[in-house]
Amino acid sequence: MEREKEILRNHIAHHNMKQTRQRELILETFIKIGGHVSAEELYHKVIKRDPTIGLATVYRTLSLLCQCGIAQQREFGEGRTRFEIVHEYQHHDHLICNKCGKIIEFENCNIERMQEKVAKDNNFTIYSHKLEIYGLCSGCK
Amino acid sequence: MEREKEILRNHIAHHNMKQTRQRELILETFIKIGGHVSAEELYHKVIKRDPTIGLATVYRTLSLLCQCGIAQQREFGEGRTRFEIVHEYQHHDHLICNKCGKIIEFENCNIERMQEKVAKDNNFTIYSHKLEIYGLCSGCK
DNA sequence: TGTAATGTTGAAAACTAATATCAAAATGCA
DNA sequence: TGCATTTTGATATTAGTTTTCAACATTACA
Repeated sequence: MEREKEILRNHIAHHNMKQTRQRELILETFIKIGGHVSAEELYHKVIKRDPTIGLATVYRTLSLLCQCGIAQQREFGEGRTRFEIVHEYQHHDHLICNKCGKIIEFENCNIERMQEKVAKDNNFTIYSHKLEIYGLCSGCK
Repeated sequence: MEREKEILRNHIAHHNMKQTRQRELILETFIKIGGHVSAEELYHKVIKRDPTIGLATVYRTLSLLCQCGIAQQREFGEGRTRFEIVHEYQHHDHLICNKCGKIIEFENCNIERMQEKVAKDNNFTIYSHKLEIYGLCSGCK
């Protein structure tokens, strides 16, 4: 949490923006919730702590968090955007159940290594990636 | 193209649907264009050949093509859905340039094999997957 | 510490992609 | 051909997201 607050403070200082109560609260709440959260969901958690905060500010702050690399957008084909924390060292991907919608996270360095090879072959520099595997989870077979 | 027409005809026959001029034209145009097309883009190509066709029908037909496995939805974070042809044997993934938006397709069986291992470890059955690598292409470095 | 300049906010309006509605038209079976 | 049923195009509607704008908060500086 402290790392993310630091990143945000830094980003704000270097882009003549202003530190606000709202931004801090939204960041805190976003990190506390964890997982894959939509703007609407985050908004509902946020207004429990401060009912005066508007939905637009949640959208704006999420966009800001993406800009400074704290959060990342994801779309799982539901017609709405979800956001999740970007962790410093580890990267994870997703198994998504088509039946119950469950999302299982996994890590696999071999896949990452293979991606780097593909990128090199194409003279491409990787910033980030998203891998989603769709199918049936153990409970839904 | 013939393979896809056959699949569609088959699907229609088995779901007491009706073969129509519009569906045939939209499928033809979709395949001719190739690549990653949005409903709006496809619509504009389609009305060049038949100006009476409505946007809603394009949406409906794309949805139908996804149902019978001819097309697949993809979201590249632009806030709109894109559609692409599903090829019979090969599967490809994407390198997406953050700067110029260029999309490079690639295939890599090793990554696919690695995914199968992950799925097995999680007792998960794969139906499909999407891998997108974001960064800078050779021309934008 | 007060003040001015500038950035940020909340509420509401606007926008956009996608879906639903519905009467008219097309399809295909008998 | 006649008829039940599906499909269509135009339009309205929905839902997520972004924009607008006046009021407000923050920061730098005197």
